[in-house]
Amino acid sequence: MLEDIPIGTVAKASGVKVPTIRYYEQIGLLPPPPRSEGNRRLYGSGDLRRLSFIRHARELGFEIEAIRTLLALQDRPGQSCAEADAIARARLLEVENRLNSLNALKVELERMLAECAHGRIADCRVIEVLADHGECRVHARND
Amino acid sequence: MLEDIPIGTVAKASGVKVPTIRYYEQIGLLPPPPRSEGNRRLYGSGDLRRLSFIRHARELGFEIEAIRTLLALQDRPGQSCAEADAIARARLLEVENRLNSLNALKVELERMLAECAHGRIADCRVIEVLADHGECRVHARND
DNA sequence: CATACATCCTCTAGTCACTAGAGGAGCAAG
DNA sequence: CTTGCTCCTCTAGTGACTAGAGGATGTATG
Repeated sequence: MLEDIPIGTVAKASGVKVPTIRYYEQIGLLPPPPRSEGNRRLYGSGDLRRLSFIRHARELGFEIEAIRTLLALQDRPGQSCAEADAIARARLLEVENRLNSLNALKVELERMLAECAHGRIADCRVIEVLADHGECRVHARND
Repeated sequence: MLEDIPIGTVAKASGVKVPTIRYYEQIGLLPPPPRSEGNRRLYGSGDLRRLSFIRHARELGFEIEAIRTLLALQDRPGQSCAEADAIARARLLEVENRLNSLNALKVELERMLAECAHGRIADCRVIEVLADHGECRVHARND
């Protein structure tokens, strides 16, 4: 169990930038860590995992508030089953919606690339594919 | 060929909100349209196409600057498609990464729900599912 | 031990891509 | 002709950072 990791190291290891870590502390997403004699933040491996999780969740498009509820699942292990169930169920719905959207987007991008294989713009239907697409299945709102 | 479409209609048809259309004009993503006697913006079907394109591109995760280059490529036809292709290819990679992570999260949430259904307080591994994923540093920064 | 230099601290302000609201003008229907 | 909708411009606010100023601390080398 690593302890007393300075903010720069934890930033490099987690992929979250130093000012962003301080920002997360400010908005209460990351608990304020203990400080050294000289007032520097000292993190542990738990913080590192939490930060990695936050980064992935952000990259997946979850808003901070959604991440907060996800972390609440982890932070309050003794909470009632019903409560955890409700949170997990809501997040699962969101995850499934995003999966649907992303799958549609993937198909779209693959089609774009397939039709754009090394031609001139005149032969490239990238723009048409995206513009002409009046009633697409990508309309799934995801927020 | 529809012409003289008011902003609200074009907003509904393209799926881009009215203030966002004005914002796109302000940042030069959409050319300023002609105005009516009473100073209202009058759009044509070309603008509608352009707006639909922008919306789809935004949904695909393209940043405004990437969309600007895509539109610039379209406005100067006969040039190489390589730049647009590269942008689309990068987005496809990102979408595939997100799909993998989201699937992992979905499996974990489903596992928790299944345990809850059996009256057990699930020990939450949500963080581990997304945190212990250290070898994906590849897509940490790609803009 | 001194000094250079990286890393850290707090604080304020800026960025991106919108979004909301104030305050007012235009237009179509009853 | 008035009600009510859409539109106009403008300013300010939002979320989630990101950059920079100005200063303290920690560490590696002469």
